[in-house]
Amino acid sequence: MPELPEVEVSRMGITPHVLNQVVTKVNIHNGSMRWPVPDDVYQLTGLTVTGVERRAKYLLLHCELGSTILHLGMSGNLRVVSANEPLKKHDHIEFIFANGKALRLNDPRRFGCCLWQAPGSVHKLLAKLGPEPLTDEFFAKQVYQQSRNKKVPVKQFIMNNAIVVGVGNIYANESLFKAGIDPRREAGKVSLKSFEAFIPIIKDTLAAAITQGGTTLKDFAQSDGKPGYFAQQLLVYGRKGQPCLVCKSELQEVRLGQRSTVFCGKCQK
DNA sequence: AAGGCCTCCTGGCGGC
DNA sequence: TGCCGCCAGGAGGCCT
Repeated sequence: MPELPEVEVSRMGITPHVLNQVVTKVNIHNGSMRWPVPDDVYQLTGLTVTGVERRAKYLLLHCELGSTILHLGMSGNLRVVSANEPLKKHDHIEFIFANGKALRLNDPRRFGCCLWQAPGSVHKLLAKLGPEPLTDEFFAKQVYQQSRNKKVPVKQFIMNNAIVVGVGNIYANESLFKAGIDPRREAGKVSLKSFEAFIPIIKDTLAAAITQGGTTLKDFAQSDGKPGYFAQQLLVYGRKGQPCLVCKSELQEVRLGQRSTVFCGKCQK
């Protein structure tokens, strides 16, 4: 799925269509998502969406009586279409608005979720998240301190949502390559100097991906259906066996935490 | 406590 | 064409 840039692109795409709009109907066509979709979500009916927020890879639709939390999982996608347009396969949840538009969550694998958060509370799943990567709350010195004595490979460390949110498999691979850090290296053995190079690279990589509308992989599309363009500039992800774009040596692949990890054994130490 | 592994689910692709 | 195994953007939860 969508990594953070794709979620942010989705947020920007849907906001003008749903912000300050009245929800006239909530349809749960298949509530069997990662967790059962709670009936609380029907409370949105008749209310106005007062804000559309992203926290990590979660999207929150705020209204007076609470917030609807959406997560796109691995294969989720949000589209805004005319409410009379026929449903597509895997359109599981939809919010119909007074302006005649429908916001539809399509998710073939159903690893995504739709949850409810009462006003003034923070949902359990959002309570223990680390800092947003594109803010000043995410900085090298703190990450360095948190990493001391950690034996976990640095790639898994940086993908841990308690350290920083929103760094998924693609951008972890890409950022480690650009920073010249071997993904297998123990997090506790990465120097402060390396983190001082690495963290800004993560920020730049995510920011660039947002600017370009996210990474198009398989079925990802922006909420208007147009593809993102970042995939055209992936340096290592999906390039196992191909030459490193810097030194020409063959890119290697290993599995870390069950996730495909591609890197250059020569450029990344 | 930290780290490793499994799980949810559908679909696309490569190999035979 | 068809069938089979493998792989996929996430991440909570359970086990050791």
